[in-house]
Amino acid sequence: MISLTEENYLKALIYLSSLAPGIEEKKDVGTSELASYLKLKSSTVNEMLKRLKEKNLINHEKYKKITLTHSGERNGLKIIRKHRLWETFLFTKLDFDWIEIHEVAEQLEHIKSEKLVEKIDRLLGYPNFDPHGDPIPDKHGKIPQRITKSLSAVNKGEKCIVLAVSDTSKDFLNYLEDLDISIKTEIFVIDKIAFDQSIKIKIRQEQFSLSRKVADNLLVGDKFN
Amino acid sequence: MISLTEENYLKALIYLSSLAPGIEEKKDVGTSELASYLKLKSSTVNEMLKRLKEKNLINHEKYKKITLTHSGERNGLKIIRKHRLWETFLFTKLDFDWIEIHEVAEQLEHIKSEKLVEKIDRLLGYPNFDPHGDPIPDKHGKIPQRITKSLSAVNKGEKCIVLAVSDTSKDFLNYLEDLDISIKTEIFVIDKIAFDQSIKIKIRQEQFSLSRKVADNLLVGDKFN
DNA sequence: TATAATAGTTAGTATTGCCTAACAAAGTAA
DNA sequence: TTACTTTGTTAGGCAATACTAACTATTATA
Repeated sequence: MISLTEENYLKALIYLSSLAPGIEEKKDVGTSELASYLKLKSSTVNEMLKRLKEKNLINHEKYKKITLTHSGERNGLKIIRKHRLWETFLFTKLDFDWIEIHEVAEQLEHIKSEKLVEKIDRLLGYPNFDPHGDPIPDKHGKIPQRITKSLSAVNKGEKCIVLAVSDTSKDFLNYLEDLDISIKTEIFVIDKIAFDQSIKIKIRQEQFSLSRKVADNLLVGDKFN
Repeated sequence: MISLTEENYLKALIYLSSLAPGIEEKKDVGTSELASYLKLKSSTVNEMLKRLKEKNLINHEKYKKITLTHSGERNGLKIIRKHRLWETFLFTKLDFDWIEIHEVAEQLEHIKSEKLVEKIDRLLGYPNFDPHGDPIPDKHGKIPQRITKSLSAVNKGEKCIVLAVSDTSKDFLNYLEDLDISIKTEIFVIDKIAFDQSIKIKIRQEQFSLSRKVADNLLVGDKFN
């Protein structure tokens, strides 16, 4: 059994080694780095590292860097999955604010029940991204690719489907609602105006134009999932 | 701050002093009784009692019985409220089985977020009873009276409102759904048939009859809270 | 390369929450 | 009322998780 505290260490290790902003490929993590991220003393972390190694969740040799074992990675991703699913639940089902969801999800992520996670996942319609746009690992630990193609990058005469937004502000989301644009909406690009980089589109037989800023913040793909 | 363990002690004290089956009025609780209920040793409980007294959650004099202070009672009821709301959520929103809900709610009840509790309460439509029929304390700690009057007890020519059911089987609930009877449904009793003790009723201008068994399991009142 | 700065480790301490063993108080029954 | 039983308390330990202080290894820099 992995304790709540241990779970947080694993989560932190995954974050620092591969999820933190600006990380391209996996990097090894040191004791102090982990300690400062968790706001703990190195000595405390050091002791925990022994326990995690004991449990086969990490690889660690004296004075060397820390890496996760396969089991450690799998278990850490489970917590991240739960965290992001709960955030999505709080945001979409309970109308929590964007800012409040993290703290509560931080608690909910430790609830132990496979069934609960799957039920929540289903209730939410198996989302690929949480309200922050972070990818939600599936039950096998597979992480969906972050969507990077924005509507601005779609060529004239092509169609695409809205997959996510990069701006999650209420203002933007409300504006999209007014336009009746949401996840899965199909957009056809009629024209791209060079002058102000605005874009002329067709949605469900209706035509209108979007500013460059709006187009930038709409993340799209060829098909849904 | 009350720890998870302390919360469980408070919950146990409320249970043993007033909620356990067969308790008419509040009764004081002893160390061993509490220990055996929590499956702990008396010495362990004894130590915890000191901490709870320190925190002003219980009254306890050496070798005497334990009683909850106002604060202890309020805090304990909060946990019970959360537990029962989560059970209701799991059962009605996530389709968990009657048997599975307790264990998961046992974990969820310790999540600290006033807002979360209120949101869940609202999502559920402010229920008065959980799927087991146990009353859910409101946010001020007020416990709804268990409803004891069944439709069978309503006189000919009187009307009443459905407040709860005493049978929570899928079969029964599905049957009620077919009849379009649910919480808050107004029922007018047209006639009571002595022969088979069935009952003739009117709901929203429609007339039909219910068997004695069904009427027994419909708990009613004059008005909805 | 010598030394200073940074990173990592060890030892000793505290708190929470649990245990066993030994003992003291209260309740019960001969 | 004495003796037995049940109940409650104290003392001493242990594991998990955190701390400070002191020490050692590694890395970076003058």
